[in-house]
Parts: sequence; C-alpha cells; structure tokens
Amino acid sequence: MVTLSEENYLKTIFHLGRHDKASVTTNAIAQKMETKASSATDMIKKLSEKGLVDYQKYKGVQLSENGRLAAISVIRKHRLWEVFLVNKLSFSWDEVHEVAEQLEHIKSEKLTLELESFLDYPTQDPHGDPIPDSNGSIPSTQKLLLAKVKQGHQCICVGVKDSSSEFLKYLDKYKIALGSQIKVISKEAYDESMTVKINDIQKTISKEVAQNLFVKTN
Amino acid sequence: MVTLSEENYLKTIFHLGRHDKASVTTNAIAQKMETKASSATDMIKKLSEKGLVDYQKYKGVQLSENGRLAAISVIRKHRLWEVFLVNKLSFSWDEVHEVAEQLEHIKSEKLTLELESFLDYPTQDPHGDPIPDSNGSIPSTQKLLLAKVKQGHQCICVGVKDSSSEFLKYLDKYKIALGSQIKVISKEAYDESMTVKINDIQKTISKEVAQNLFVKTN
DNA sequence: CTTAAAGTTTAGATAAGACTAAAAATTTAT
DNA sequence: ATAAATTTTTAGTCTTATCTAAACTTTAAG
Repeated sequence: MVTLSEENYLKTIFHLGRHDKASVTTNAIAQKMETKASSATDMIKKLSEKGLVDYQKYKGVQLSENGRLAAISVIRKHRLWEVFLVNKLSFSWDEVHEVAEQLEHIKSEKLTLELESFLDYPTQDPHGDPIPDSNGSIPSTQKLLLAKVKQGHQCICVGVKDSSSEFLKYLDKYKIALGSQIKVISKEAYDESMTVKINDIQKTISKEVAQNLFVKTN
Repeated sequence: MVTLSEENYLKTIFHLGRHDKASVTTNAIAQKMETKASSATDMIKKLSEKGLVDYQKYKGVQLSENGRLAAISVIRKHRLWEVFLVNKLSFSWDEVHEVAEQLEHIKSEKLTLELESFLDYPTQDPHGDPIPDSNGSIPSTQKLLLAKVKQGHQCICVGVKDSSSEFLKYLDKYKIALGSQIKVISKEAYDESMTVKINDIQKTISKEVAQNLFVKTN
C-alpha cells in the first residue's frame, strides 16, 4: 500500500529524474515538493525501506522498478483525468491541474481502465504530455522547443513545457493551441525573441515563450 | 477546511440522525465508522470546536447547520459520482460504493457542478437515493418498504435500504431493478415472507428482502 | 590540501487520528 | 434507591508526516 504522500514523492522523483539518469538529490525533491530537506530525507528512507527507491546516504535516490511503475500509474491517472475534465466537462486547459492532483490518487484499477475506454484511449493530455498505457509504457514523442527551430522553418505546436495557468492563459489570449501551425519568420539574437506566423497571424514572442512551447517540425 | 476524516464522521452522523431527531450517540458513530468509542469522542470534540456539531458530554451530538451542509455536500458528490460510474462508465450498481467513497472527497465546486450538468441533473443515484442539489436541498421521495405493502397491492421498486454488494447481486440475479413492477400476491405471517409477481414472474421472497426494498405504490 | 560553503542527515518536537486501559457518568434492573 | 451494567470520556501511547536546530558529509575555493 502506497500512501498519498508517498505517491506525491514518487511522482516528483520521476519528473526530476526523467531526463538525465543521475540520482535525484534530496534538496531538489524538497524544493519541488515545497517542503524541507529533512522531511524529504525522512520520506526517502521510508520509500527505500519499501523498495520503491534505491538510496545511498548523501548520494540521492533513483526509482526502483516498482517505484517507477507506481509513479507512472499516478501520472497516467492524472493525465486521463485531465482529458476527462477538458473533453467531457467544460474545463479549460489552465484549470485542470489542481483537480487532477486530487483525482490522480483514486485507487481503482477498474475505474482507470473504464475511464480510459470512455475517453477513447487518448495518447496525450490537454497540454500535449503523453499518457502512459496500462502497462506503464509511455508513448514517445519527438518534440523540440520552439526556441530551437531555425529561421524559415515551419512546425506545429504539440505541447507546453510550462503548464502554469499563467502561461496557458497567455497562449489562449493569442490563440496558440495544440495543433497551431507556426512558421519562424525571424530570430533576434539580442534577446532571443522571435517573430513567428501563427495561424497566419504574425507576432513577436519572447524567449520565455519560445522556451516553453514544444513543437514538431513537418 | 474540513479534513477527509472529519467529512466521514459528518456523513455518518448525518445518516444516523436522519430519521429521528434525537442526538446521535458516540457508540453508534464508533460502530458505523468501525472504530473505537474513544476515537469517536476525540473527533466529536474536534467537530464541536469547529462548530460543525452541537455536543454535550455524555449526551451525544447533533449536526449544526454548517455541519449539515458539509455532510450533504459529501453525500451529493458521492451520489453524483455513482451516477457517473454507472451511466457513463460500465460499473454495475453493486460496484460503485467503494470508488464513490474516494471520489466524494474531491474538493472542487466547479467539478461538482460540471459533473452534475454532464449527467443531466440526475435526481437519484443508482440505488434510488435522492441527490441533494447545489443548495443542499434533498428532493423528498414518498417511498415505503415492500414489507409494508398489503396483499393484492401493486407497486414499483424505487430504491434499496441495504445497498451492500450481496443484496444488489441478489436483486440482479432475480431481475429486480429500479422500476420493476411488483404485485404482492400473498403474505406469510409465520416468517414474514411474501409471494410477489415481479415483471410477471412469480417468486417468494424472504422478510430480509422485503424489508430492504423500497417501493412506491401506484 | 585544507577550510569554508553547501547539501544532507539526525535528533527531538508537533499535530492529526487512531488505539488501549482505566475512570467517570448514565442507564437499567433488582 | 442503590447496585450492576453499559456508555462515554480521559489519559497516555503510537504512527505518519511534518518542522527546527544541530551535526555531519561532500564539494568547491583558495
């Protein structure tokens, strides 16, 4: 039995360890969880005793296979619920996170499977993040940050790196959505801003925006 | 802020105090919550300090107005989720309780309202229990136990008193559902069993069954 | 290569919610 | 009306998850 708090730590460790395969540090976990390092250490010990993480004092943690599966299960539920909230109820993509944070902890295998079926087996959530399948496999997507796209190239918006309400509302305001066609017209070396044509409307966007938008070239 | 545990106590006190308006005793609460009387006392004190119940030592508790509203809110969510599970996902009425016990604690006013709308404003859950509206009003239904119906009278099944999985599966087995037409053919004084015609099929049912089925005469 | 800074862990405390055992109040029965 | 039985409360303990403060490692700088 994995507690709610344990699930939240596992999820955080998963996200922090996603890209490089080095150990995740205590401080990084504490910061992401908005708690103290000593609390993180306590929880790490507990997770370690339960065999959910590999832990060596002062050396950080890595998820064990069981820990990885537990984390992915929570992430899967989180993203399925987000799809439900946006596609079936009338939530917008900037409103779903908080509620999904609660719904992701509901324990019922049947519920998750039925929900997935009801939603027609979605492969990504409203922010473009992939939804793990019931075996824990995560569909890989070849995406890159808009900031990396060369001048003159065309691409399609496929996800966001920052899924804060503020950023999502900014995107809504300028009609930038998943699927939007984006052409990079010019790039400004000085401030890393770029001028793009989005859905045939020209606009200059800042570095902050370009570095938080995932696109796929086509 | 009402905790998950507090919500469960409030719900229990609501159900126990539903019919007679006498105070609900500590032991009754403990028994229903499957906990010890001392734990119930501790929680009662906490609820009392928060103004959710009126409490006098050794005299039991009654819900305050705020406590009543909090309890009804939880019950409303529980029943809405049950409708969702049965009508939208393919749960049967004997499978919903455990999951709804978890979902009822999700805190999001918008979610509850949107869910209610998505379900087309249902007035009762899959067991025939009324769903409180967003103001906390509970639609009243005039129902009686099948055991009280006189010989020769016709009625319609509108709910169950016992919503245990065992009873619900029994009803499924004999094709007794909400809406089933039931005519009381004869009653046996000795064991309080009765012979009834359900959907044109004759069957003898025990006291236990007759005392757990709600009907409406027509 | 030693020391200062940064990061991590330990020790001890707190709050919520539960438990056991014992004391106190209430109810029931003689 | 009082003793016995039952119910309720209190006191003290436990577990989970958190915190602060202090101690200990590791890393980085000089």
